[in-house]
Amino acid sequence: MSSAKINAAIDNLKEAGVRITPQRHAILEHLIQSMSHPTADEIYKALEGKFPNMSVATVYNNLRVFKEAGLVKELTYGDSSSRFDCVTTDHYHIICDSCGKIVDFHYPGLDEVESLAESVTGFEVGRHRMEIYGVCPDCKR
Amino acid sequence: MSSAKINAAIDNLKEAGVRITPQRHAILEHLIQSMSHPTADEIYKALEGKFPNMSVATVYNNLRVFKEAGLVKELTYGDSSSRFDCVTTDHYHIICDSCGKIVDFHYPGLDEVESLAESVTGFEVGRHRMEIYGVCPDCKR
DNA sequence: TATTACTTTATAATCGTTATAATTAGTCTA
DNA sequence: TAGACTAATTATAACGATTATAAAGTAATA
Repeated sequence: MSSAKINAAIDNLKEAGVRITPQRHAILEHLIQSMSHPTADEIYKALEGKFPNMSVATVYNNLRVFKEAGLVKELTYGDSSSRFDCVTTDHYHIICDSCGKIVDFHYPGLDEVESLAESVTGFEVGRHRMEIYGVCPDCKR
Repeated sequence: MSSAKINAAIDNLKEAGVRITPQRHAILEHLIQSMSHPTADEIYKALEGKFPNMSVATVYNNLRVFKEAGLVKELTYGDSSSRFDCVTTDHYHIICDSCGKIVDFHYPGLDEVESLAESVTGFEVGRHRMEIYGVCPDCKR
């Protein structure tokens, strides 16, 4: 059940001293339950029914709050707007070039690449990102 | 000499039926010679002296032309504006969290990851991107 | 030379995101 | 519980990157 995830996320926020407002609850719930990776605007539109007066700024503000709490990751791909993804376990994404669908893809972290990069460039490496692109089964028809 | 690279790029464009205007030459030259990965605005500003009347639109238009010709790649990271990178050989990037510097980093392609992704997700995989983040030697002080 | 297609320019429009100020709601303490 | 303080939300405006449009210029072709 995803309600367990939601509760866990909320406890997480409470411990970080973040107030749980109805809007925050709804945004978080939407992020966890929609298995997609919505844009801020998509979240805004999805919650229009429940919160007719909610401002876009609220969505952005709270996505930032969640990001700072480590609950949400912002995905910046080529298209115009960022997408937001609930952090559960570490995973990568595979993205359909045709319809834009984003699917999670689990793979052991590329630690080896990180350590090589560190030694070659002299950087102190913190993290990496990787995405794979292709055509999804639906679009292949 | 990077002039050889420039000539090769120009031949490439000519073959594709793209006219070489002074502006296009300058933009290409700047992209090849500056070892950085400039934004459209940085290119625009860098060429202000030589082309006082050039429009930002020209920069964007031609970056798109170069992209379509396969000469240039657009890099979309978290920050507000895209960066553009001359395609030479395949390489990855390592990015400084502190100053934003982007350094090339060569590593054999992650073919294994691609093929695993393909079998797990059913996608037909075309390509992938990866970036590494950390703190560069200068910023470590 | 006349015609045509392509480029550049200047400018305005668009769109995602952020900043601001006012209002509202929540929390805390006396 | 009242009053004071803090944080969150709202509405709106501002911003900045990018794109669209229309006019003018430039090169290519017949």
